[in-house]
Amino acid sequence: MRLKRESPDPLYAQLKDLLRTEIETGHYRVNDRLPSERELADHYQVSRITVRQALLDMAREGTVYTRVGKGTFVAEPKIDQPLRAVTGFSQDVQMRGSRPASRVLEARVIPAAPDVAAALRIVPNVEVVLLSRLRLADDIPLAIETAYLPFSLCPTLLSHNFAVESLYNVLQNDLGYTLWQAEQTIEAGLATAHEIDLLAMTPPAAVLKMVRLTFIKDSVPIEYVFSIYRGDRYKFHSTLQPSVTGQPA
Amino acid sequence: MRLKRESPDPLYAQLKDLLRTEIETGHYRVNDRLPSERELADHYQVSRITVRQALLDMAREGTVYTRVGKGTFVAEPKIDQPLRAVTGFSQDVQMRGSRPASRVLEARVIPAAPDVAAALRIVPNVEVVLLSRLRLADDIPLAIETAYLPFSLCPTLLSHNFAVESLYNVLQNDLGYTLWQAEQTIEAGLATAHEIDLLAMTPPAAVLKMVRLTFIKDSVPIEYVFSIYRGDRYKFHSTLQPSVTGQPA
DNA sequence: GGTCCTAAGTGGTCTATACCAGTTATAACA
DNA sequence: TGTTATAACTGGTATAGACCACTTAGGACC
Repeated sequence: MRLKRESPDPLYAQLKDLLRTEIETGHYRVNDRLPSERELADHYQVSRITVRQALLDMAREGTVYTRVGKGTFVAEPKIDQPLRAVTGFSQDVQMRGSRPASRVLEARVIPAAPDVAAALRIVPNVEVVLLSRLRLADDIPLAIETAYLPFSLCPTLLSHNFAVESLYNVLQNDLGYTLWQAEQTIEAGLATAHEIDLLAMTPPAAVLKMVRLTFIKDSVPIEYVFSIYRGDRYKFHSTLQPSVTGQPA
Repeated sequence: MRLKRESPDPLYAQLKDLLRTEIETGHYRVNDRLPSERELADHYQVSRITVRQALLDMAREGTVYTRVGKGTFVAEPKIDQPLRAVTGFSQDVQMRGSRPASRVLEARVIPAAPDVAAALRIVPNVEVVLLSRLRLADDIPLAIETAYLPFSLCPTLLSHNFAVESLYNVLQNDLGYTLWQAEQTIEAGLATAHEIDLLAMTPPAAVLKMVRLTFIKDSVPIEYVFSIYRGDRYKFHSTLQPSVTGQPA
């Protein structure tokens, strides 16, 4: 297995993919020690800095952990993507071993309300795409998601069937956008009667309310989404790092 | 202003502190462009890699953002520490511009229940320190925090007054522990009658429930804490990165 | 067999340098 | 004056090498 020097992907990224695949396919198991940086550099004919960059990224992602004088080890798998990476609902649910499904509640072009316009940095009443879905895991309602996207950035969006397609996939693969970053808040609240009905809950019921603003390159907002998750069936996981990166808190 | 070569702190960490201070004291404002990497390397008499490491860390922390061909810019301040860094309650509240306070509900040594023992990786019924506090912001109850810590790791802990002292400060500064990492889950739930009473809420009421396991070096768990936050007064903020670090998602 | 010391190995930090793709300013030309 | 090409600048990637502190294995000595 070699790294492709002519590939547009940086060598360190290729090495990450390689090592990640080896871990995922069971060649290394949790707490197994990986070859040393110098061994990997030798084996893949790259410099040690290139190996370090790959391993540092993987350590930051939680895939491996490093110990001075001992080596680099495979970390326990962690399911914390909802709080660290721009991922969609389907990916989250699959990662938890469930089968995702969706039902479109509403999909149309509307004039942007002032709060939506402000978030998306457009003029009020400019057209936005409204996409509202009920999200299910193993056929059980889990979340309601209401997304607003600037019509000018994705005029063909509603030609897709979002009962079966992933919004993020379409934005990235069909429309060629690169999702760059997102801002997100999470809070708790009581479910409205409408939400209780849709999510098949018993009142009174608590829900996690999430608001996310997703950006493409150059900090252009492309999606403003409100999500309501059942409090009894959904929780967020995260790994916290030291307060000062590179040094323990 | 120079970097101290004899300091035990790495040069890149010192440079981060320096630049962060300059940003915080208003020398640079949001969206101001920082000097180029080559200029900073010249000015501080370090190699460019050292500058890059400082800036990369700061970009990852959200303090700055970089644009190929244009430079490095000061980012909008973000309050997302609760989800990315091991920080305590007081720090969070202060960061939001409020005055934190605490009231100790319970502080004693007890035998560890099985779930607590399992989390802290100790034998059931071994002694743990129980520290339960009502947390307030601007004199308004905001959260209930119940922490369990292995007695063997901090036998003198309860000699401190946690109505005024920060647990994390004591662990780090008095007992010399380095908080390394934490695992955390967040979910929504309905408040119990006891919680409603303590937090002065009106039933029915939704709360954010957080469970955190904090580690010191070598993945040794030192704190297992259950927190209940008022849903109407507390929300978590986070910045999400691309799914694949170093490349947009 | 136990203890201590040294050498070899580990990750972490740093210098010096080079090349690439993207951006911007400047110079040349119509 | 407007357009185009080029040079200088930007961050991103990579090589080669060196030194540091920590860890571990092996050898010498008791």
